[in-house]
Amino acid sequence: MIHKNSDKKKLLKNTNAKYSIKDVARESNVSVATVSNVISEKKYVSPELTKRVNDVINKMNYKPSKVARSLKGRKTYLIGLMIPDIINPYFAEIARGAESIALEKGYQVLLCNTDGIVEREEKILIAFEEDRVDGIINVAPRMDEEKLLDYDSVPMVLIDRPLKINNSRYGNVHSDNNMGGMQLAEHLLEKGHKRFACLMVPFENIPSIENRINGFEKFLVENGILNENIIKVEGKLTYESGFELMNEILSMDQRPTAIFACSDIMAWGALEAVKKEKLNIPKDIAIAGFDNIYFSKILEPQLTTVNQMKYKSGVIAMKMLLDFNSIEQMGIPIINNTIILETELIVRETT
Amino acid sequence: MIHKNSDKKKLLKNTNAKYSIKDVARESNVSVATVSNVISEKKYVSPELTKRVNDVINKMNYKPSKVARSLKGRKTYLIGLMIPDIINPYFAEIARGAESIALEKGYQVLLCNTDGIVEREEKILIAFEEDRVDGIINVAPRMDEEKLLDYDSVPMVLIDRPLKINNSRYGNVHSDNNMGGMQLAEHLLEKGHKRFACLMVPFENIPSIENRINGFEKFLVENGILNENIIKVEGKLTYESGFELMNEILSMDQRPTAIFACSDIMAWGALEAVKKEKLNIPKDIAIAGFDNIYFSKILEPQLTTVNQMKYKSGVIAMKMLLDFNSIEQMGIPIINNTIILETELIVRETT
DNA sequence: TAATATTAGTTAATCGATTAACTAAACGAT
DNA sequence: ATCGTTTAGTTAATCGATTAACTAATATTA
Repeated sequence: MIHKNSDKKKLLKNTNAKYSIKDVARESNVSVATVSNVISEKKYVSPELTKRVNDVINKMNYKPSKVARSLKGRKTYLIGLMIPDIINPYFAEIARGAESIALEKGYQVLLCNTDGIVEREEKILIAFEEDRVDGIINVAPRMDEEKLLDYDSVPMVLIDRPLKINNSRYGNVHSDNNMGGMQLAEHLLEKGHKRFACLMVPFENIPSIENRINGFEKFLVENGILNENIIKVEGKLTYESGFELMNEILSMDQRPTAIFACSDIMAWGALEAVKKEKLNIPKDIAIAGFDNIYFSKILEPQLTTVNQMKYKSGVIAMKMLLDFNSIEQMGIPIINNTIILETELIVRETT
Repeated sequence: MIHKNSDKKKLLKNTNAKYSIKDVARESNVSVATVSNVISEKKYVSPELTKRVNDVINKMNYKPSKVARSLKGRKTYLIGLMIPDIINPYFAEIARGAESIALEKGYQVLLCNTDGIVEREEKILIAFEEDRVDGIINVAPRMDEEKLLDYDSVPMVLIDRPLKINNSRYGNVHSDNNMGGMQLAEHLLEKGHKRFACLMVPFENIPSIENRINGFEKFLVENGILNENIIKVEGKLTYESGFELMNEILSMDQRPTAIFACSDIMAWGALEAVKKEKLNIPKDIAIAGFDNIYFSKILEPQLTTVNQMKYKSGVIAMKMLLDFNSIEQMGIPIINNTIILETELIVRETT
């Protein structure tokens, strides 16, 4: 079982030499400029030379260095994608939407997970600057708005971070969270509920969640629900936290009958807590989530939730960076570099 | 709603000029070598000059170009990660495991999704060569083994792709799929089942799945189950396919009572099909999956499955590339650059 | 004091492409 | 035959770092 050192070297070292354009030029008896022209096809090179050069390229298995190209061309064809956690399917869908456009346009994606840790976000943004990425897609950053606005040396599009002070320096893509909250409130009112609870998180730099809660609450209040009948409990955006917060609520005297968990994953934790108590869903307690992640239609009972266009927001963000004009052709209203995507109420079994 | 052209320019252009080491040198009246030495701290520079240079760096917001560094240093600190689909939580966990080590060692990850399309895999590997990535982690590639072995100019670690012809040129990390299949077979036999079905996919270049099915089948046969009582149906590794294949099975005359779906996601589709028929799980039909992805403990009824160490396999693969020796310290047996991770049977409610 | 060693910085080559500027040959017009 | 164009290629500068080789000033030693 002992690892042999020779194996290590074999594994970690390139087995094939990497050739440069000079090697190809020498081997085919032309100048480097000619090799470059053969590859780029920007200038005419006679068929004989073209063939000779291409043969050498194939024989040597020469691959032009993107590093050198980037240096000379001052363009890396790299987009930095900063995201809280790719395991969360909500973010994963955004990432794939973004990547699909990158692929189409010949760009590659540098992926960094932040876990919502501000110090890591700062390091990543600096690293992206050093990488000379051509653009950054910054998903739900948690750093202060003021600090965020400092990193303006690279084109950046924010997803899920509506700014307090609208600033068109960055692109902005997010759902109409306020509307989503209202849609849910309306639905639960129609179902006859009178007492509500929000499973939420501290708003600290998460305006997307702040807005959905505000929309929810405002709609209820405007429709005659007293504030004392809208309980709010704070935890984290996790399954476990949803479970705990729900237990807290279940132990209350005047128990609410309708629960708005501000993410699907939290909602599942809440569902689990309710099931443990052998209560009926939705008769005893109705639960709704937010996001409509892929698994919310699989879970039993299927979760009522508010859909966010996840994949599409990734697509739009990447298009803002790489192909701004095509966004107009999608027929999406865009003001001040900001795009607000519609939410949709998805009524299923839990309400 | 009309997008103004000026906005576009503002969004897509860097607002700040990017400075080079020459600019810093000029501005602080020293040579570029001195600036480089101040930054790298490899050579002594007097405190006065150090301060002068650092002040200029901060004032200019100078960030050294990693592109230029990579060119000169012939090292990019980039690892290419090729993965079928990051939305699949199974792969997402692998990716995070890999990224955690990359972060620790000062590397970044280039993410590419293949959707299991061979042509895309080939393009990505070529792109990675041009990128001059320092290593590649290749998760469950679908290209032919022979072709795969051609891309040997960059250190590569395969995850979930046990090779037919063992080749220590690449690192190899995968679960003991055969054992996982056997564990599940043993469990289902103990539960008294006599007729079985496998929801699977064509084995074409997916040896990880081939092995788990083989282990499952072999154990059953060795314990007296006739081959005619092990039905196999083929589809895709999706929820929808699991649903359809299960419907097929439900309509059979001599219906099997125990189902092995070769991934958790397929198993959920199967569960849904069984629920639709108002059959009892696990009394009428038992279902088991494979992978133990995060959501399999959330789904109701909770899925019996075989755990794979997803995060850890990402960690190990990245360590093989960046810090081979540390793997020994983890106490993991490694033969021929191959690491086989143990599986674990997770018995829950569906069996 | 003269010879030598050390220190603290600079100069210039280099990594591997792209491309403007140049050259030599072939061609055409007068 | 002479001059101007066009064509097809080459030469050399450049991108922005790193670093070996060098230099000038200072310190050490005999």
